[in-house]
Amino acid sequence: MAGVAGDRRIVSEGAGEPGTLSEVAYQRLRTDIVSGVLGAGKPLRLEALKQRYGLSFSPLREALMRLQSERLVFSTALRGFSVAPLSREEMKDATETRILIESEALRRSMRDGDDDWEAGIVAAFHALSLQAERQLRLSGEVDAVDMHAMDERHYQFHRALIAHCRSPRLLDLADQLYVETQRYRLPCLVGPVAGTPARDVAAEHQQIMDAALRRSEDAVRYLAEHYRRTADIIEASTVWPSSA
Amino acid sequence: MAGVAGDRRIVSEGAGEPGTLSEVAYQRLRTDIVSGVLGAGKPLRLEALKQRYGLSFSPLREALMRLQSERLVFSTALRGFSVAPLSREEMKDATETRILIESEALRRSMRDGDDDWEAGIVAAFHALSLQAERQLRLSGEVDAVDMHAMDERHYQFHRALIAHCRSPRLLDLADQLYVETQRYRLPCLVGPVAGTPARDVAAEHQQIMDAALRRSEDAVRYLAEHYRRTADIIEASTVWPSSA
DNA sequence: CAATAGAAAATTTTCGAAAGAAATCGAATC
DNA sequence: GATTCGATTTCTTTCGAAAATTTTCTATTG
Repeated sequence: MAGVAGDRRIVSEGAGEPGTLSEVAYQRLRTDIVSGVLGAGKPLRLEALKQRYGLSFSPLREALMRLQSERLVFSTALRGFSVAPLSREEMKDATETRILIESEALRRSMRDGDDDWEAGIVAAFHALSLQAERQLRLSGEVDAVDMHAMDERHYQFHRALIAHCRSPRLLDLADQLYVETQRYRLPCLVGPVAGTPARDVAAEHQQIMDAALRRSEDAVRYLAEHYRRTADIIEASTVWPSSA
Repeated sequence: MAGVAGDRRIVSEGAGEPGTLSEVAYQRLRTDIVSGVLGAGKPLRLEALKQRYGLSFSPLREALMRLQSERLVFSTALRGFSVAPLSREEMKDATETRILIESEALRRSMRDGDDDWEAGIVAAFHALSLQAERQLRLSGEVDAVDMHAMDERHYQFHRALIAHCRSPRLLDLADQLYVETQRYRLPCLVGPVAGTPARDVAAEHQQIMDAALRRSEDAVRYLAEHYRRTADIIEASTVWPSSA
């Protein structure tokens, strides 16, 4: 019943979170940056954004400020904002930092994880498998919606692994690094890249899960390998700007 | 020559960085939160801040948004901002996360560090020692200026240790966690706390430095101990809100 | 022809007022 | 006496215009 035409509320009430236009701006900008709609390195002119999202300066600037803290947006003093550029170095740094954070979070989860933690992993793995299978059957015909669903399941699985680490900071950092690396991952999700060794991602996930459930340090190793493998494939199959 | 009366420029030009009022708001708010001038948990009323800093809503909100990403400020949708509360749990989480980040950064620095890296550490250690000695001579008479100088030297030393890690993310995170933990540290810097074992901080620093220079994994251990010891002292000597 | 200064345009940044939402208070009701 | 509803007040949030700054363009000079 919310969001009727002529609704002049700041945001629709039925929706889960938003609450403010600043939040809306943040969400939409982030989505558009991560998905590549707003190209890496491109300047973000306030007037253009105002047009594009139908918002005014204040909420946009607030959102950009936040995105700057999260390394998705770059800005210089009186020269405005731009989409943070992509580069090999940044991707490697993001990947290795993610491995550092998630390894620790996984270790702690394995140390203290209870039945609910285990159940969460199994459930997330199952949902991910179903989605992956569906995708495989429709191979070639993966639209943006499927891709997004897949990515969400993927996120949920990795999140479930570290969910019991009891550190709000590690979880936040993992989320942030997930988003950052997604920028590099998404362009590669369009399909298997020619010239790269066939990869059984499902098997990798299974391996990580099994090791995690038997509380084996192997889980940490497998997880790191999993992320590094992805990073290697991306590095090989991306056309990088200039020589960076 | 900059900053004459009647100057209507956004900021004085001679100064190093500021550039915008948003930046000024960020710096001043951060200082006042870390130093405790703005008490933990207290609501941050926009009107009051406007008064206090002589700025208007926009730059203040932008700064608050940024500080929120850095966990110094808390906010709920349409209910405004407040200073992030202090708690045992948060301090422990910040400390352990800092150890995780700086351990990795120190390892990498030790692996790849060159002559300049070593020289930087020695220089920072020396400057820190001089300041510490001076402080010791004036014992009892440490004013806010001295305390700030000491803290800056301390920061520089720990920064020098990890300076060569080659990861912008690790360095940023270390900086952020340094600021976060400073909130807990500063109230304790007023003087040695009664009932705690006498502590030779200078010796601890020396130990870390020596181990780092001979590229020994001991450095990582000593560093972690150094931080945990500080955290323990703070935990013991702080009056924590309610039971949290 | 390159280089430079100065004016015009484009853009970011800031402000103060207006709009919107939550908290407060008080009267009427059960 | 406690409670709910509604009006009032307080506060946050948003807007659009004004101020400040950078960038672009052009004419001028060496």
